[in-house]
Amino acid sequence: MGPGKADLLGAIQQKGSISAAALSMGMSYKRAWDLVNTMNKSFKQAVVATSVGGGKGGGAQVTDFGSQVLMQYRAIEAKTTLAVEAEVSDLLLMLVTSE
Amino acid sequence: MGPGKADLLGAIQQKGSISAAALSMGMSYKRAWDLVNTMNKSFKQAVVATSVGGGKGGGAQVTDFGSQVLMQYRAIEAKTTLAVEAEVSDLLLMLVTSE
DNA sequence: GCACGTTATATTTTGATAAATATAACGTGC
DNA sequence: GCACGTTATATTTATCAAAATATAACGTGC
Repeated sequence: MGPGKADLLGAIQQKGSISAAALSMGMSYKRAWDLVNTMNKSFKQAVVATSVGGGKGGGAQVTDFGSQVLMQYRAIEAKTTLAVEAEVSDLLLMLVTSE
Repeated sequence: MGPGKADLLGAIQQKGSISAAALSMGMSYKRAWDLVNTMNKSFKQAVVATSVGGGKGGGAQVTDFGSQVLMQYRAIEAKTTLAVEAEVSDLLLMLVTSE
């Protein structure tokens, strides 16, 4: 689980489909689907529920469990950023400025 | 900068040469040298100083600046681990147990 | 039953990264 | 001046990840 998968989950929440989420992120549908598939297999419960066919062709929703995963990830992200803000900026100052 | 480069810096501190450090980490000399080269170019000052030839054939030392970089990295690592210990373990519990 | 938009899957192509191999250059000690 | 162990660099090969392309399957609405 990294920023990419987390952002994808967020986009699926917004868009209601894997393909629309992928498009909005400039990512191929295949790649997005692979990431979703990996997550669904990696976690104990599915993080995204999909449906095929129907009036709108189908769609995808982030499950309640998936929302919990995403919130937990965001919480970790926020807490780490906050915890080492000063140290990271010190380290960045040691890098050449063009990066 | 990630765990790989940090560990390599530590190994160079211990061994006094890139080749010995690489060997001890099961890494090719070329790969280790490339990583060192990348770091030396990425940071404002060299993190590893090398010498060619001589009685022992040459060697490599982590500079004072490199030691500071490594310490800063380790400090960030330790602080983040500590800060989100509980949250991360909650997230890991959501993964399938085989991973 | 046909069209539509989506999920699902397979196959091929490309690109980037790592590994493997080879060789040059260096400087001290003998 | 030759041997040694190391740094430094180039070249080829292999491996893996990503992208691109194609196609099947699905279910509702018309």
